Amino acid sequence: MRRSAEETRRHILDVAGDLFYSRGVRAVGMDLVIGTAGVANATLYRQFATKDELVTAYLVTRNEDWWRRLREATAAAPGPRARIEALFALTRQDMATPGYRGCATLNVTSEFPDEGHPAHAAAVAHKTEVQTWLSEQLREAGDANPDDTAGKLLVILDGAQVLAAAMATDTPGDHMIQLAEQLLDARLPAPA
Amino acid sequence: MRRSAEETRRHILDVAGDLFYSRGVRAVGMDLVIGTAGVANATLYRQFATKDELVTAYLVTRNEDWWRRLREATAAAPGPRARIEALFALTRQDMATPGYRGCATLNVTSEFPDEGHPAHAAAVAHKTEVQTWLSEQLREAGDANPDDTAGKLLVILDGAQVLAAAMATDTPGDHMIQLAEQLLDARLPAPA
DNA sequence: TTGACAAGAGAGAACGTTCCGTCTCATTCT
DNA sequence: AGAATGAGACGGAACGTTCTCTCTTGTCAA
Repeated sequence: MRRSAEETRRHILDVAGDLFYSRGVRAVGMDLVIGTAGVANATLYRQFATKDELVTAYLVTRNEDWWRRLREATAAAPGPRARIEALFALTRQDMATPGYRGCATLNVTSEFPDEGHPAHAAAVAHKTEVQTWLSEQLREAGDANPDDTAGKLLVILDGAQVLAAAMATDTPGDHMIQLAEQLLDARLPAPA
Repeated sequence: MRRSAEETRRHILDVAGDLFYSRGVRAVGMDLVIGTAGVANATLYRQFATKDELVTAYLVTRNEDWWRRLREATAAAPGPRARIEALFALTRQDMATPGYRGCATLNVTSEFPDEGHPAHAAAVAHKTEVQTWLSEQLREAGDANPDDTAGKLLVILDGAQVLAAAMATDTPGDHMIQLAEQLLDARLPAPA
């Protein structure tokens, strides 16, 4: 079968992403990616010069996908609080999906603690963007201290994800929703 | 220099533990452990038959140490709520330590997602024990639904740890303390 | 007190495997 | 014709692990 270069790249990225996410990046060798993708060795290396590059691309595209999914999930939300709630609902839904292994971004920071690693940098950048997004929504919703609340929401969000992945349960998801709602109630003024 | 077998074992475990924790388990090879410990190859393998065994021993002893530290930190606590607060204070303190890399247990579950792996099992067991401990304290403190509160406290605790490690900040520590206090205030009856 | 002995430590070679990455070459599609 | 692909050999390094061999040390019988 013949694919365009772009299709090939995307296909490899999909396959590699699934493997990296489910088994862990370091546990997956390039040979496995190549074999699973059904692609020639040289084909992969033409698209991604090194494994680090592939890993970074995996995280970046995954985060892009996540933003797209968030945009869709928040499209119908009437206001900032509803958008935040949509984010949590989306995460809650992910956690109930079989094969859930937590936040890919956090897993990468755990596997690549070296701050100089490009994948680590991409992970940190993503988390920062999410926090900024939360803070903006909170400000718009009338929070007097949006940065503080955003940080706390992120603690709740990530804590539930890690726990759900580690314990293979989704009860942390329920706890997450309740904690977030409680925090929003305490911080946000009642809608007019 | 000559050491007893027990001393050697402990020494290897200390060295391996530092390396595993700071760089990640999979990123550290046995040669590095052997070299850093200044020990002969055969000496290590006489104490730990495989790397998996070493990793599992690392996690188990680390968790034992953690319980010991918790016991010390809670020794002077006048009641169950103070004991819980001591746990959070201890974690808060760890997070401010240079070289902090998050919860070793969670890092292991992230690096070894395979549920059959003994280190993974040890990690899950530890998290379960902590949750049970929290639940017991809460029940003693008069919480009407201690399991639920314990689950939420764990979400807060682990979320802050992961975030602090990923972002190399300790502000999640402050958020953690505040969230925990707020939750305890809401759940626990005022002391008589 | 001496001396033999077992246990364990040290040094390091070597094994087979896996890893990442390079390369060649025939084939296939446009 | 030309560019990209599949198949796969290949190299060098790192991996986990086994092995041999020497040397030190503590123990215990003679």
